Amino acid sequence: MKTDPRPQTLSEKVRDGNLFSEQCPSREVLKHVTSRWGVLILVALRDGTHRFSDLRRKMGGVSEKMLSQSLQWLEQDGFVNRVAYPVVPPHVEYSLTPLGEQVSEKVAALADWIEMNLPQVLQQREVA
Amino acid sequence: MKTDPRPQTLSEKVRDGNLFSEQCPSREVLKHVTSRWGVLILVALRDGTHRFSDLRRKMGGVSEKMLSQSLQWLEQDGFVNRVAYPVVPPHVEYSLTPLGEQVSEKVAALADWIEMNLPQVLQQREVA
DNA sequence: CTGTATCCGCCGCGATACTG
DNA sequence: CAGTATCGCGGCGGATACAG
Repeated sequence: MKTDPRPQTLSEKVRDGNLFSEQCPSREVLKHVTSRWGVLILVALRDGTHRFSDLRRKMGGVSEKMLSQSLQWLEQDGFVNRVAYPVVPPHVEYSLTPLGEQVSEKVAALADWIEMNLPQVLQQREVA
Repeated sequence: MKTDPRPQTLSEKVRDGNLFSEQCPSREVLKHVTSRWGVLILVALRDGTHRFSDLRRKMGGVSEKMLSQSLQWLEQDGFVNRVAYPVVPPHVEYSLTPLGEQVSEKVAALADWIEMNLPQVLQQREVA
């Protein structure tokens, strides 16, 4: 008989997230990453550092408030790096962290697929 | 000199979507696919056909209304197949279409990444 | 069992004004 | 330029009731 069935510590049990569990914090991360503007931010930052107003101009229809809030979410999750230069007028640069580059890769793959396959989807809608 | 520079028809220009364009319909598709329950539906259906109540039980915290609505969005976009058997009690089965399997692959890749890397993210939050 | 219909509270989000 | 603070509305989404 086996003696050490590896009691599986608590830290091992909760090591990974489970999106199907209602209280799992991974739900919140998903929310930030897949949020309306979060997706576009992560994709936009893939080709390098951007300033606040650059992002705002690039992304159609985002308000200052929501852009700021979305950036803060992604920053707190460790996906986005914020660097403020203490000059006048203010100058702030946003970029992807190593962790952020990983998620953005997945997000961009999804975004690209949608852009590429939009015709098929629109065609499906007409049929339906 | 070349004679036929391929005038590039309108249909070619707008063939693909552009998520950074405010009015582009790809925004709506993205919204459906990355919606709170849309993500979980697409991931859940990857391991085969599910009934309505199966999905509801599997996904923590979704109301009937929102599950039904999310399924209809994905159905109209051609990602999900709905088959109703005219029996009592009613029996309805949901599954992925070929198109749906493609998006779900991208979505699942993102979802998996988040679940796998949740510890790093939570650690980043503490530092911040 | 698998939905639809209706009501309604809450807050996400935009608009505006103001600050460093 | 890069935000924060505040207000107010619309609509998302939950709860409930009801239908096939």
